[in-house]
Amino acid sequence: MQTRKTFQKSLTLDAVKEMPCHPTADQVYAHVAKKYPEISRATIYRNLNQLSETGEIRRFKNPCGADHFEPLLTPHYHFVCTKCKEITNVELDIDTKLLMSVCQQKTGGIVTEHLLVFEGVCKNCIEKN
Amino acid sequence: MQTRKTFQKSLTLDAVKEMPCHPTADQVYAHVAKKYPEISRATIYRNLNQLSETGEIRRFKNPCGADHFEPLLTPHYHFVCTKCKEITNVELDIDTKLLMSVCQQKTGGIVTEHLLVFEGVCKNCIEKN
DNA sequence: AAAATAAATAAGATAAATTCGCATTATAGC
DNA sequence: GCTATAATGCGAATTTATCTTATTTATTTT
Repeated sequence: MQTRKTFQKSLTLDAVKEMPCHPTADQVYAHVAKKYPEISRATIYRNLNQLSETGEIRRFKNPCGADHFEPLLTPHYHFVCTKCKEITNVELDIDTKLLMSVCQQKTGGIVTEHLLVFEGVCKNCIEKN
Repeated sequence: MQTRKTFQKSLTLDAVKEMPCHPTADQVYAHVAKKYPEISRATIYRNLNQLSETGEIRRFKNPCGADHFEPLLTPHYHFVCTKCKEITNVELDIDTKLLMSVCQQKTGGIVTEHLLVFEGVCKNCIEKN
């Protein structure tokens, strides 16, 4: 199946690039709908799915809520605050390729992705108490 | 809030221990409901939440679908097949305490949990093609 | 052991996040 | 420009999980 360039898809991609921090699909929708209220939520979802499949954006599968999306950045991991749900990027120097290949050997499968997420309470939320 | 021992809670805990592989809340419900059809889905969900909070069972936040539950085993990680959704345990020797403390230093927060999941195609699904 | 208390339950409503079905529209190749 | 089919819009449907409320039950107090 070939993909086509559409106005709505560009709006979706631009929104992810413009938006400061890890928007959810619904936040992307709200952002785009401000200027183009006639856009459909399903279109945003479909485009976010497609764009992350083609590698134009990155999907963060959030264990603490809805999935988030981000533009392509240098490789990093995420820290999710369980209080305020804020997501922070964390750069870590880990040989995940090695881990993936160990997992592959042990299971006999093909490992294509991995997800490493940290959870806890963020600086802001600690200071509030 | 103190927790109380109830018949339904025991059924929930026993189900997780009996069931072979990483049941979801709904699968636990179905399992228990076979013998006790009058049990409520909400009760199963509540008990699974409580039991994993008190540490009697472990919750696996599945990035590829509903959360799964498992009895307490030796520490391990998970490999999820994106085709058949099957979950395989993988034992890996990683110093995650170190990673968590690095994350803590970089973010200034308190890291209490971490999640490491591998995704791909399992042995069975490869052989089917 | 009976009464007081607070946790837990059943049942269904509700919520959040996302996808589906389908008629219609728009894009890209010829 | 015509044609095939990808993409859209809209609302319904799904999935996963929690909330509400009256009622029941387990523990604590007397």
